[in-house]
Amino acid sequence: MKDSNAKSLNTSITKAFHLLDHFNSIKPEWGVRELAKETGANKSTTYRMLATLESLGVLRKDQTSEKYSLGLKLFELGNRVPVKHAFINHTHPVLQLVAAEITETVHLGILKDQQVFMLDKVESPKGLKLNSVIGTFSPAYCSGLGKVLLAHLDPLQQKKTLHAIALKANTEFTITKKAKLKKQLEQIKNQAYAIDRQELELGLICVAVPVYNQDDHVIAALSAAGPAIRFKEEKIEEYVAILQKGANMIRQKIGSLTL
Amino acid sequence: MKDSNAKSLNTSITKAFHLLDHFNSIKPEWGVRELAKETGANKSTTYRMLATLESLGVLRKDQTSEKYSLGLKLFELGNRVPVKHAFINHTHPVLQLVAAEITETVHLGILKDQQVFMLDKVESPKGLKLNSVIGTFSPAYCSGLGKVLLAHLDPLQQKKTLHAIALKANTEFTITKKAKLKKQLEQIKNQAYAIDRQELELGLICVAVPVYNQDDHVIAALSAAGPAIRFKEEKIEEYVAILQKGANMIRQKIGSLTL
DNA sequence: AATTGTCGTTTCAATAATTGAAACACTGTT
DNA sequence: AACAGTGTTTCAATTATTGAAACGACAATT
Repeated sequence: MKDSNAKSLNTSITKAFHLLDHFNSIKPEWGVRELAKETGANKSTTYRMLATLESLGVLRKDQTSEKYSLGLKLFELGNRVPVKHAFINHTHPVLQLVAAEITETVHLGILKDQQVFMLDKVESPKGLKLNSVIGTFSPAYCSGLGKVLLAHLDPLQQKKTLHAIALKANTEFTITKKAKLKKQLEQIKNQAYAIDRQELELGLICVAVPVYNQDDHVIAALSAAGPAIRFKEEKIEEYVAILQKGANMIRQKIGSLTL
Repeated sequence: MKDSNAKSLNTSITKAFHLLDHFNSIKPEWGVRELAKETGANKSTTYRMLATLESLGVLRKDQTSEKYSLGLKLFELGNRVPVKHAFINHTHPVLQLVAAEITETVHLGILKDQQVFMLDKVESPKGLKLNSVIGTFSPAYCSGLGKVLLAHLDPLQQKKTLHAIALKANTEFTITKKAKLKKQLEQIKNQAYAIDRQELELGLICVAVPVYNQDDHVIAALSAAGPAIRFKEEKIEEYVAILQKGANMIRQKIGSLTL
């Protein structure tokens, strides 16, 4: 049973984090009036909340422009989140090894609210970079990471998830039929890896494998992604092997951790 | 009788972040009653705030233990803090190079509220690790990073800072006389590097250099730290050269950025 | 020089949310 | 069966939040 019966949540705290959500890479700086306009909140309220958050170091205010941006307190708290110490700090060296061996960008992600949450990334040593950002969400049905994670959900949750998501076509290659997706997820579970051939972005190919813990639960997924031009079909088998080696190293390091 | 000088700050938001501050590496998990007891707040209030923060993903609640810990929302927001994209993402590869060359643990820090704030760290490939944690504060007067940063403050701010801090002896080598510290800071500014010989922790030695931006302002400091046993006196000159090379690489990458 | 348009900030009475002691429900222990 | 420890909910008293409007400060325009 979900909390359909709304508990008595603190409105100020909810509003404050709603404000913080608007500070992103697209618009990292906000003034009082523009943020109030964007959120639909009253400008007095917005002003006082921003002032409060600034006094806590959660926001910082530029001296000259008088605009706010996210502050060091959030960096501090973000680094204290257990997943950082318990997981990412251990997996990052593995990602580096895999990235060095495949010479493509490597990602580590988990499934969260029916989307892929990007936990870590090591960029390709080569020129072409991807615009993925750690700590962001992306759709699950059209990425290698997402399809691997969906494929290894237990049947009930997978059914729920597939029912809940909408398959929007990002490119001409995106899977938009649920029957087709479900069939492919079965195949992915059997072959133990997923391929995304330009389903999310044209020209972007990605291979992903599941990451198991020592209780044999899939707790994350590991992928290598690169431009279609140099991501040759005949190399995929080799990439999968390297990724699986990496996933095994992670498994050894993390024990029976769950996320 | 509140702070008559202070602006009217939102109490709920302030309380919420005060709660979050108690989730640290020493005690990452809290139940309702114990946290209420620790903070002195009412347990009903604490319960409702924790429930609110959980609903936002700021906290997560363990299913079995019913205890709260910091959640993915903070990881997400922490990764959006501008210093991450504008600075750390560029400096991290440099830290890796320096760490590989010196084969000791490398730190990047800034001065914040008269303390050193740890922005990034790359661990030594060797066995002995340090217990420093990214996103935490440490005293400035007894570390290499701190002394370099203090040394390059403009005279007025340096005077203010020296006046404000208390020189507590962490070891027998800690500088506890302000006159002596001030004299050493002058020397550090002249020689362009600082050495911490077991001033913060017995057996720990560290060398630090300033990081300039292209406007020739010191915006951070870079250090290498390791156990006294292998941190030979005759190698320090070599370490300083490697660190300065790293600092210069950072300077080239970041332009006229200020923090 | 006056005007208009921004911006952040403050005021103050009306309103709505927070508060906390006590009671409740639940679990495991004595 | 009684106890001690959780988390959770209740409800009237209290307090903080709210937002339209006014304010002051600055910049560009008339």
